[in-house]
Amino acid sequence: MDDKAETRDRILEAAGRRFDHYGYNKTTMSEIAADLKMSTGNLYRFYPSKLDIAEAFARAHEVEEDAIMEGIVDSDSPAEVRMREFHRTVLERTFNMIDQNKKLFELAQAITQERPAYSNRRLAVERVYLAKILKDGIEDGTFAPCDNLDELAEMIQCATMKFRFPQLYNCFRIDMLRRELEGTMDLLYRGLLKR
Amino acid sequence: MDDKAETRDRILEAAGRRFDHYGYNKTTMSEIAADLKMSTGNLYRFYPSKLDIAEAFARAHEVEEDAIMEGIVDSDSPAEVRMREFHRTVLERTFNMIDQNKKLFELAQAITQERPAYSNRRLAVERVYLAKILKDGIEDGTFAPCDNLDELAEMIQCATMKFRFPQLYNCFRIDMLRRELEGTMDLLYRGLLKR
DNA sequence: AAACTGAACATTTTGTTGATTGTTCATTAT
DNA sequence: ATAATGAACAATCAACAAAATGTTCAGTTT
Repeated sequence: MDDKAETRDRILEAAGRRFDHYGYNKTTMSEIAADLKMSTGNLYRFYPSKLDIAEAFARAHEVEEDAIMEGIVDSDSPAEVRMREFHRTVLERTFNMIDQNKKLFELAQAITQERPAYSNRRLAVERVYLAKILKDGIEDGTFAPCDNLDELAEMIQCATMKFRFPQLYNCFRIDMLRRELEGTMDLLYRGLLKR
Repeated sequence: MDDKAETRDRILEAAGRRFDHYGYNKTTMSEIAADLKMSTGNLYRFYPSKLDIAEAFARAHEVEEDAIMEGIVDSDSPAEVRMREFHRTVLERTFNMIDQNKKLFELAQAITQERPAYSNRRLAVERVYLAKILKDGIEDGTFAPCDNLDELAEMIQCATMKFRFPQLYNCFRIDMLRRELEGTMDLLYRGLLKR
């Protein structure tokens, strides 16, 4: 049983190296198998499909991402600052990830295309972090009270969607995106209505 | 001279019919020419390229769209209501346009891909309408004062981007989008900070 | 001279074929 | 019995040829 888990890890490592260097599509099951000196067929005893290896690979990266997000959420800055920092970090990380390593973008696209449930779950996780910051801010009187934290977090996600997948909009200039994010956050904080 | 303008219109009509029925890519210059009983070469005396015909076609539709937007902006509802109505209308129109006539989506994509400046100009026009509503709302005391109307309009556009091109996000359920738009507008109005 | 044509050209798209790839499973090794 | 193999199968991809398309222009018509 523990042996199995170890082999799964080794497969993930080998596949990950290939995904990084050559991209998802250009990586073949037989190459992964060859790297591990095993047969293609044997891979399927550990993962039901190539896409599942990709998903497991993404999941392994999640741990790191979650740690970063958790670091921001649990830091001792005021909620107002943490909320901004959260969105800044998401923007910078996704932008850089895609900009400097087009190979990983390919993998991300394959997963979102073929496994939409996965992306939705990821967004749901983010919402938990957002809700945590919101809760803190409401308790210390920074944010206005609210009877449905999760819905509020959802709407914040809607309003910042542009900064989560900027490349979808032919938006490739990080400096413009930074300015727009700051402005959008200002607006979200302040609100349109007169006080 | 007036003759020329008339021929340009006839070309637009013929091309438009084909774009509607068969889509941009499946429409050929020789078909448009044949419909008008003229040669392919002659088309180029009136439009420099096929893409320019598509752009002119889109521009013809703009008139109708502008009229609708202007109708909302100039209506006598309170600014608060007009702002919401504006975004609702944009969402419903783009969603339906794409949903019921996939052919026009193809055309829209070709234009945004090959003529990014065109889309930016279109967004700029929308911003003018948004700024108008904002100005009214600020003057009558509904919206908070603001020293840069255009920038504020730009940020509102950022925050509502998701509802302008929902299909980019694998978002095909209009009922969910409606709910999210209402929630996002609520958030934009109210703001996060405690009053 | 101005309006128009349609053949010519370069570029894209389409169709087709053979090779490659993901996946399965009967068989072998341990 | 369990673990692993690699040949076999169907689906996908890649590469090339053929066809179609956008665009131009020398030449014709008006």
